[in-house]
Amino acid sequence: MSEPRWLTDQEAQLWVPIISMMMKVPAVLDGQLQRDAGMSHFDYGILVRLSEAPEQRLQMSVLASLTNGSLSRLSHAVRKLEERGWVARSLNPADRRLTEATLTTAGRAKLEAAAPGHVTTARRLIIDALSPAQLKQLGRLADTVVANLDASEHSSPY
Amino acid sequence: MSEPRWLTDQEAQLWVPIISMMMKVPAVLDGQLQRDAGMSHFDYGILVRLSEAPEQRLQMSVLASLTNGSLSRLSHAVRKLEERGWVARSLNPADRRLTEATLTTAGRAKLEAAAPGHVTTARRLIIDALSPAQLKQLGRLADTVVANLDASEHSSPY
DNA sequence: GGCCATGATTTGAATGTTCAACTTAACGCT
DNA sequence: AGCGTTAAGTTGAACATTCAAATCATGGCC
Repeated sequence: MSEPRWLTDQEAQLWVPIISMMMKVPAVLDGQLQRDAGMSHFDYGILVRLSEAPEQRLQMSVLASLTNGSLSRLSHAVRKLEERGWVARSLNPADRRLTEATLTTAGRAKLEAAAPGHVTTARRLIIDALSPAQLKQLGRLADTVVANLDASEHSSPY
Repeated sequence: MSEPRWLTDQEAQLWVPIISMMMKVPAVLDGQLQRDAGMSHFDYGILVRLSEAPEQRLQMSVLASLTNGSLSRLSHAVRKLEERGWVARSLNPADRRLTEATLTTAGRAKLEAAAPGHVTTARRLIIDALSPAQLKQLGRLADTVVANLDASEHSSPY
């Protein structure tokens, strides 16, 4: 890699808070859930996605992409959640390569217990920290960034 | 915690990409640096901050807050960087409780070698993925979020 | 000056994450 | 049917991160 297009002063000044936000917000969300519910933000995301799925059941690789994690990370995390009785795993009988995770009754109860604290933190950090218009802006910008990221992962211009 | 103010549908729909962005972007930056330079994004941040400091030297706790990490995390990371010869640590003679980290010549060289790939990735993920106006918007929103976060950490409304 | 509280940093153990290797199952080809 | 290929998921080992406890220096107070 030879000389890239370096950041302008202005770009560099914008970059710093953007990265700070991306490092700090997840850290705070993690801390709150860890303290108050004994689970990570990633674990919480797993439970949420399962709770929203038809029959509270999702295939591991689908769940991995919904939670923005690697399959390996998910597999380890789900094993722990299973040990705690919040999730169960079973093989799909039609194609026994596929593993499906389901939310147990205890898992749903745990999620419902953890949700209020998480929502409160989400409001405090972001949602209520911005005006409705700003929140919409941030959401749209995030959409753009995520879409571009997914696109550029596989068809990168190099 | 009783019933909080739940997210509206619209808020929930905005929340998802916001969190996805915050989980994915650092993961990609980490991956690129790990592959191409054998260091984490956090390590890279340490080297950058040191390189910008007067005399390339910063006190550990100052460096910790500049890099958005805990002192413990920083201490472990700097030990590894020191083992690799990119950073050196010394006690401040005036107050020997304070440790100062400096960038070595080898560390500066390593940073200069890693920078082009990182900048290219930063452009691809965010900076060139948005229009200049959008980038400015995102930077300002991030500023607001980070400022609010710092403020609400210590004087939370509960 | 000795003592105690405080602050900065480090350390070690427990826990979480990544990476590459392994297992298992289905599919297509002959 | 047998074989090789591909895909899904798991596993173990290496590495990173967190958390609480330990270390060590300073400053204030008697």
